[in-house]
Amino acid sequence: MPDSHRYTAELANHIEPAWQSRWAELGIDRQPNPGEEGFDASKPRYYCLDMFPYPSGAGLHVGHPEGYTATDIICRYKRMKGFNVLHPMGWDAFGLPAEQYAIQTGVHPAETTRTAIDNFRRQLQRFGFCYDWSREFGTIDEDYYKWTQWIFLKLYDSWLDTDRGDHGAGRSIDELITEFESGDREIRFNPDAAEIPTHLKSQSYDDWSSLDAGVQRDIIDSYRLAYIGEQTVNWCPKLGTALANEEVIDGKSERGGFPVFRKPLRQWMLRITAYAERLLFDLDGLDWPESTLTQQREWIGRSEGAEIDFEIADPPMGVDSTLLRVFTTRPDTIFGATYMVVAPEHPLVDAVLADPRETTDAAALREYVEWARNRSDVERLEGKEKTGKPTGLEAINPATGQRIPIWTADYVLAGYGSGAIMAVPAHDQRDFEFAQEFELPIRDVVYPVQVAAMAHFAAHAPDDTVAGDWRNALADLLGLVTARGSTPADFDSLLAVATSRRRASGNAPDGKAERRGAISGEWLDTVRSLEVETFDEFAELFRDAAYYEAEGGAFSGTGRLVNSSNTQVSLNGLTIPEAKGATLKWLEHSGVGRRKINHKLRDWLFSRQRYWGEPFPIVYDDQGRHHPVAESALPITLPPMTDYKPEVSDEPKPLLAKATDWIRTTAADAHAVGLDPDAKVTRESNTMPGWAGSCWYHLRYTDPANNAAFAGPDAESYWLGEGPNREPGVDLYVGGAEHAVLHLLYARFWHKVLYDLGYVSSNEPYRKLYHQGLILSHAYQRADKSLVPVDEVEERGENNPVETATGEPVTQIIAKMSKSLRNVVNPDDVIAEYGADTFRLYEMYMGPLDQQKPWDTRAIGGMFRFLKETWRLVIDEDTGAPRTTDTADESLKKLLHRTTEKVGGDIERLAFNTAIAAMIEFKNAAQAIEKQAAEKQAGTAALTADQIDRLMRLLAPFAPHLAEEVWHRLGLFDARGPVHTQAWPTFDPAMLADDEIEIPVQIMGKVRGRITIPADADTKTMEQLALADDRIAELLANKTVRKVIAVPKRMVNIVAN
RNA sequence: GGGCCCGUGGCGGAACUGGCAGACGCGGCGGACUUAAAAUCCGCUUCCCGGUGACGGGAGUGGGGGUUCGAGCCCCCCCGGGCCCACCA
Repeated sequence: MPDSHRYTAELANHIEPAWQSRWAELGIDRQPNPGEEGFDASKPRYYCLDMFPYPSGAGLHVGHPEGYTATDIICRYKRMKGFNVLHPMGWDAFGLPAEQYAIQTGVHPAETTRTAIDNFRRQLQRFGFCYDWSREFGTIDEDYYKWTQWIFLKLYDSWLDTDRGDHGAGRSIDELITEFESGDREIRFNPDAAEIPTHLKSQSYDDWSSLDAGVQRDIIDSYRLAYIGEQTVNWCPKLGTALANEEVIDGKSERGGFPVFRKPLRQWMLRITAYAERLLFDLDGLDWPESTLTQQREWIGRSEGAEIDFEIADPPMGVDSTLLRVFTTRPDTIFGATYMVVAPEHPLVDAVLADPRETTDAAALREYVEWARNRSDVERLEGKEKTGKPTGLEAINPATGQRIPIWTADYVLAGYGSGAIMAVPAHDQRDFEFAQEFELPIRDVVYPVQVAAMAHFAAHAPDDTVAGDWRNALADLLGLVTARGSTPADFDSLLAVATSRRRASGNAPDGKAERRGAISGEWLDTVRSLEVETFDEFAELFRDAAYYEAEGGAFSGTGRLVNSSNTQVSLNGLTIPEAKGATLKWLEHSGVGRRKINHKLRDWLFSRQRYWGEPFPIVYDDQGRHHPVAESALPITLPPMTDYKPEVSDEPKPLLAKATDWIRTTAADAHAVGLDPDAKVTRESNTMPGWAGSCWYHLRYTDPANNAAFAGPDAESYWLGEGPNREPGVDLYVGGAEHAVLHLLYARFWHKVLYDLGYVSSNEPYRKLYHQGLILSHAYQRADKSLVPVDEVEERGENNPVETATGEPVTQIIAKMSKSLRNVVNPDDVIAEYGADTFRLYEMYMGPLDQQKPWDTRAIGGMFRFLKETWRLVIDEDTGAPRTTDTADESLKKLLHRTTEKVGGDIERLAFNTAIAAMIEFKNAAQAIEKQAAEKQAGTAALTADQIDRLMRLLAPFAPHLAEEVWHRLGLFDARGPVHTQAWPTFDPAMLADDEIEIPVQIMGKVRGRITIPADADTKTMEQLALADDRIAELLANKTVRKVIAVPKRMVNIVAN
């Protein structure tokens, strides 16, 4: 114990670890499960989850404790409010960085990861976070990844039955086979399987038992949620692995920023696209940040349209089909399709290269296709100029009957739709640019009617009025009407508004405005010729017209169809929505096309060619067919290896393939299902991606030691299910916004599959989500925008930072913390200097939790002072004894009730900064009272023992150690136990309001005086009091009071002139 | 190019539903203590004008307009910044 009883860093660093061990001894953070000793079923549940960290060798960053302190405060508060609180922590420990570190150092990643975990745990525990450490686990623990593998087997053994529920439901593969056998289900390949060629999907088979076993197997595999697909993936040679779409940012790997190339590969895929609609529509019920919901919606990228089959005029040999299938959201423009484009990866391109037409420049085509296929994504993103080559093939436009050329171009993506489009250059900007580049024909089929209307107006307008004036007038009008929030019922009233407005402002010397009003009859005729009925429609037309005039190019606005008729259908004169309907009807009737919903979301590439991940519970027989491993044989552990270096190569070589003894085994040894025990098998040598472990950790926390299941049903349903006083899903999930699509989408997918299969009791894993903002740092920038490390800058005078070496002035900016800028803050250093309580308080006080904010080393002192002064208020610094008074100050009494209400309310809405501000205000008020008292009698305390008791309970979630120490010194720890197990203080609503309040009196909206009124004064009383005020009466002396607005408890406003 | 979010003192921010703009903290200035500095304590601190002064007047939440008795908050246009997506037919 330090000699003095002052609150110093030394004292904080003494009491904090001491209380941490005491709490651990008492087990106050242990939350029992239902059925366990000490579980109280009468309490409501609160499951509060932090995104678990990836334990890097660098240790904790200041960003980690931000979210963790926030959840710690909420959990302590909820616990004091009488909840059963589940607040766990663990480690997301498989992944690339550990492996790359292993490559550099030669130390096994398990070893470095365990060291990093120990360091992370020590750092987190030093903050005093109230995690239930008895539930801790890492994704690398064998008894954890055993269940990750188990879930993979469930995905492997499941399919999505699209007939169940609104958007399908997962079921077991056995049930599918039963339905095929019994004839209850049409026997065919999965029509939604992206990896199955179109011609196979259109077939159907009569009798299951008579089918060849290989065909049966292929059909079944096409339904599995985990399947092997050969498709174009993101190949990163530097990392030696393929990556998921979500892991590629701007054409570079998310980890490391290395270039990524597209490459066809045979890999494990998860059929997340089957759940696209569920993942989209279920977002509606979630309490998530709007930006994250939007990102997920956009990533899923639903679009409604049609698929249309174009006949290939003279198909090359060896094509699967003589039809070229396209997806379009604009089937109404089919008469405008003047050419077609297929992706360079499209099978038709290979077919034509093998069997070129007379018109094909095969050499040029081959060269282009190879160039396009091997182009890295970065290169692709750089130049968006259109490139392409004709295939020499032609297709027949089913609407016009015309032969149109088929091109290949890389602006058409292989992975979306069918990798082929009908190009309508008149109404799609990309097609327009391509058509211009290669001089392809453009055929207008949608006529923008407003262009005609404007031309009409220009023709009929008075000589000195041009269409531009008309447009300006309308622009004003749009603003006016929209601002009013009302929409004129018809255009006569619209016009009336316009006319009166023009007249009212018609003081222009040349009388021009007057004339504008006078042409209103013309407007009306023009507007009527547009045949629109609502104001919104009108506004849209106007904006489209303005765009069309300004931009040129393809017209994608509102209009009516022209040039669109054949012997079977005529779209002429129809609006776009009408034309879409008519086209679809005709397409479906003639069998050339049908309605189709497409998603941007692709299936999830699940194989990584790396070492440090979960092995797949899969083996291959000598035919190369995959077989699952028995559940009883899990976990499949990683073989020991010493060399983790990937070969930098264009061909993927899984690292585990080097472990030949492990790879080559027998069915019996591997516990493969359904194979002869002596059969030679090869283990899957890929590993799962880092995301696998984080997809279900929220489930494992509910029952982490369970050996019989990933979680026991009672524990799982209590913590995640719906109940009398609980809603389904994790009650609060806090973590970084960088996971908006990746982890959060994957975890939702797994959770939904497990829900469908009856293993979990909530449809969604995380009901409420919150993102903490990034903690940034200050940095300096030279005039040329280059950055200067902070230690190479000095302040010369006020707000005048200069670069030490050159003396050149630099500007202070806000940037991410980085080693190169030498502005990284190490949490251990801050704790040594101020203690954990100050650190916690500072990070919570910086600003709103979800906002990014710069770290300001100087400002930490403010929070340290707050704690120090609070301490001094209640503890005698000479003796260390509590300082109390017997008589409570009236105003402080009230303020404490108000503070109690404010702090509780602010915690509920995660506004910790204002909660702390309220406590500082209370401290300031108490200090002022103490000073007053000291003038009469030295050494007088401000607070009663009861008030300190309450104050410490308020402070406990924020500064748990200081609160406990004061609590202890008051003798309350011995009498009632730790402050953290006490009830949250209550407040008396009667104490919140004053009897009398001071309110402002305004004249014409400006504050001119103040009056004191009874708090419950009605508007009449307030008005009388206001008018009776001397100063107000004086100011109103020569004025007539027109109106008085009095708002109870707020203000009085007098309208007078 | 598209979407989402945000612009408030020297700085971080507060103002929860349209009702006293700038709570609280940092920094700064002045003072006390000290040989001195640090630490600590006290006072002031949006800007401009007037007054020795308690005070009075004016402007003010990126800019312009609108709605309202009243706008940081609602509506329209513009400017600036951030994040995400990006040839998805």
